Amino acid sequence: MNFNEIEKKWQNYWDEHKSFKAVDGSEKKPYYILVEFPYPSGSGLHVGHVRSYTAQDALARMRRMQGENVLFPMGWDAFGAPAEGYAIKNHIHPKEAVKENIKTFKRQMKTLGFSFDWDREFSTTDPKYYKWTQWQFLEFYKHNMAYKATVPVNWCPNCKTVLSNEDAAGGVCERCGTEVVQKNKSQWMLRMSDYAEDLLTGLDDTHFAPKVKLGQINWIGKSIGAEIVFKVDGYNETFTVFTTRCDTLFGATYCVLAPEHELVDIITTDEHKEEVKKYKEACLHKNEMERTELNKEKTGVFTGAYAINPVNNERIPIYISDYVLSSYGTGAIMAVPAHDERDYEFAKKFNIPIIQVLEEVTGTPHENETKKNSIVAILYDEANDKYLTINWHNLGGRLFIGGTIKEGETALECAKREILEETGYKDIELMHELPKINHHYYAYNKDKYFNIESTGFLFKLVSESQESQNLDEDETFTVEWLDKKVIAEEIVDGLHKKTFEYAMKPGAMEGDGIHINSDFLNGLNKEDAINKMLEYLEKNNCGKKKVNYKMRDWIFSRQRFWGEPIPMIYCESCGWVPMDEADLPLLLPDVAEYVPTDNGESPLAKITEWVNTTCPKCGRPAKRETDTMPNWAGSSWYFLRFMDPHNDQEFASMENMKYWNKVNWYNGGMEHTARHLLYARFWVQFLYNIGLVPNKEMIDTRVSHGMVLGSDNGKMSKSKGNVINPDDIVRVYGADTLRVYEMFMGDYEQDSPWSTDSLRGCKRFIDKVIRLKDKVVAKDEYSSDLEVIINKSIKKVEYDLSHLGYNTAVSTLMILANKYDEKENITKKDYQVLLTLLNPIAPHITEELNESLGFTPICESPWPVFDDEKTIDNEITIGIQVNGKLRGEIKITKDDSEEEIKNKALANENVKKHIEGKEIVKVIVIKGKIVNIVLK
RNA sequence: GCCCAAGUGGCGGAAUAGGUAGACGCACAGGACUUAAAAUCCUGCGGGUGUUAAAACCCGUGCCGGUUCAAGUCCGGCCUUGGGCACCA
Repeated sequence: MNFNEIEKKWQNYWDEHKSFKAVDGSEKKPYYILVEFPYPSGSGLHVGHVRSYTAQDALARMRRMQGENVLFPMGWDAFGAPAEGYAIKNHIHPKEAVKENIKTFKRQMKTLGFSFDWDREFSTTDPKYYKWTQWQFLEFYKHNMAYKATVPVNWCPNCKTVLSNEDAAGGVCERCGTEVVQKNKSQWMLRMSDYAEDLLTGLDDTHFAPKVKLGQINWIGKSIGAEIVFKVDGYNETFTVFTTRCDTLFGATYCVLAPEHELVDIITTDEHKEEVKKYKEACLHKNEMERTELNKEKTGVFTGAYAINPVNNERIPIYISDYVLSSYGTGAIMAVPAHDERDYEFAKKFNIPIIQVLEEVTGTPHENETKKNSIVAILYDEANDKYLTINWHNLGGRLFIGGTIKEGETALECAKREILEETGYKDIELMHELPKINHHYYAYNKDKYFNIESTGFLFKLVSESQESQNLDEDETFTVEWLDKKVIAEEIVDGLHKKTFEYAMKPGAMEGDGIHINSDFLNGLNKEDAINKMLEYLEKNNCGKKKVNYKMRDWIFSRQRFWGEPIPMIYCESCGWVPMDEADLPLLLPDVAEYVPTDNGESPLAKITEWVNTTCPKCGRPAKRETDTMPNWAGSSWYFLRFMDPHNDQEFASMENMKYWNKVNWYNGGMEHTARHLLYARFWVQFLYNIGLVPNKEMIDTRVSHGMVLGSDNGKMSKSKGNVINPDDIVRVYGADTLRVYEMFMGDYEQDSPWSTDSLRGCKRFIDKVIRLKDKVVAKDEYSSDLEVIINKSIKKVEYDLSHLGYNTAVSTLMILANKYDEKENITKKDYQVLLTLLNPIAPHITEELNESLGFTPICESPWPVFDDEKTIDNEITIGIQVNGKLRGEIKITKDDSEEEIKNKALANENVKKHIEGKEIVKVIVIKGKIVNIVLK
């Protein structure tokens, strides 16, 4: 019999015996393993699917054998753009294409022997399923969680269609290459931002991998700050800004409103009206991509209006700029160029004053310090890429030029003077004035403690023309030009080091320090200053503490045909009215044309007999919503449906959901760990809050897999010609070989390239397991000399299969098989345990071999139990180190005492050689691991 | 730019709590069996010094430093690659 026949035989057996049926309410311990259901694309199952399905399948099979009631379901996430695109092109109904694709996927999955409970299969496109997606939307609506809002969408003026962000990547339409514009459309929204905090704290109730949790946290993007109210000078208007740095309010030298801000048209003065109008129009033509484009130079215009800084009554100009987003915070900011990189860039461009209100502190403070102002000047020679340093040798090490500001002198004048005096260079040009630094130090020559405020300068050497130095007697130093790397190593003084850091990266100072130029905040650090400022703002009624989240409400409308129709009706007199629940599902009609309409509406809008209906409230003629739901909708709750897939009374019964409790183990791609997982958690939390699911978090553990890459280490794609079709592999090598290989190919969480050579190696392994049958002798016990390795292997495989260690599970079994192979004979029981351990990964051939020995099918047998006592070898070899270097090996038994091990180690010939004539400080014996002899 | 992950032989990768680095597999080389091929089996396989052969020794987990009896593993600083977010105030 060949492997294809064997595989078919066992696949039929499992089907007929419903071997993998999950039983609702069973006495056995429930365990729910979920793998993301696929989008059934036209290209069939990818070898990447095979990898993650095999992994979860192996876990499911093992846990069933361990006596658990495993729910391991499969279904189809079949709404969405690719099927619709295919339908448009080929003029067939997407549901036909989907039906075909599902058939292919299912056939392929069956040939791979995955132990899904096929009785629970469904597709998100089944009316019986999407009825409940629609029903749940109505629940969102009834609880005021769904609303209509006008939001900008990506619009291709050529295709006359709305594009998803993915289809509009790079600011051009993916299909025709036309520039995408922003167009406002009324869309259904879900109030997901209301759940931001719950979605954050809910993570504590899950066991997601840390990187998954982090993805969720970053996406939610919580930031704690303050809202501050600014009056507009000369108008009876105010606007509110959001800031995380209210402590820098004294450094606010201008404000910026988003171009869309409602106040813009009101406060713009006549002479700026034209410019503002032009700028706003230009912004409309940019989509989000362009507006947020990398390294884009700041743009903006002045409105002519001024705001009043509430803390010092300063008049500061109000600009508009697209670097302020209308969709985050309040759509308005106070700008503090000294301490915010973006504001700094903008202020430089528009020549707006920069006021430093926070300075970093270097050195150690001391009592009775003398205060003074000074400078640090760095001179840069561009031609040689070197910086001027002063080497004081043992008097003070290496520094830049420094000096104290004299009375009546500005810092800049002082810097120039010092350069001239100390080095003679006169032809220099200022590149940057750097942030001030607060420095504490002790001067040995004066025996005094100083606290200085130092201003840093970066100059460029224009020409080498030099006057003679003008030095004091005690100034005995040498002037040296050095490159950046040496300076980083040799300049150790805190102040000069910091100044050099600033010089290397001139711009805003965003770190912590002490406040200056800030009235009642002076001397405070960032944290204290924030608290004091909040106090002030609240007392004076011009601001308060505020938390903001990056996460926005969920835009829930798609102007597409192939999605769940949104069950809402618009009535001229009643407004938006939800459909009667009894009328669900609202079916997608059968039409011939799937192309969106010219005004960007869903193709559904063209089907007048479908659109026209009556208002459920007043009975007058009304129209249906023609937008459909996003692809994310159906996948936000499918795992609940698997718990009760045939229920036609509710989306899933509380009884079943309580029984299965949670998805214990959820595997999916890293690309879905942010959005899909967040949407699903939001959906569940909402259902929980209205009492429809038993837990606030219905997914306990989330793990993710790496991709299977082409053998060229690139993503598999038709154009590269590196695609491997699982069907071909199954035909030539068999499903078991493919499964073993995909488990063995590498770290499950890491991407791994395809290698047909390695696949052949796995085939050899399976052949070896088959050959081992010839060594089997009738005996119902383990061979005594194999007992330890068998017990070890059971333990290891069991651990690995439940900890994503699939590759090492396979290698453990290879080692075991190699061990068997060394022997003349093995017992039936030896062989059976190997087959059982391998069965989760290679289920067909192991069942077949197992049957040939006359055993009951593995899928109906228990998982072997290991004896921890018997996982320890009687005798092992350990290494002996002398001063941490390996110098020999000794054999020890498990009964050896520490003293005996020590003596054996010291008796080793080579070790003796190394310790000869030296004093032994101590001997470290780590039982079962190593001995280290430390010498003096 | 920010955040995250990774960097180990010719290759995929292993080392579960700091304890003999390179398990297991691939590729390669040599040999056995065979008329031959396939399959299978045996041997070798990080670099170097050394030796008839051994033994033994030195170097070695991206780079530089540190902690430790002991570092692929921990700490600090860099470099490179991959991924996510991206003007979020």
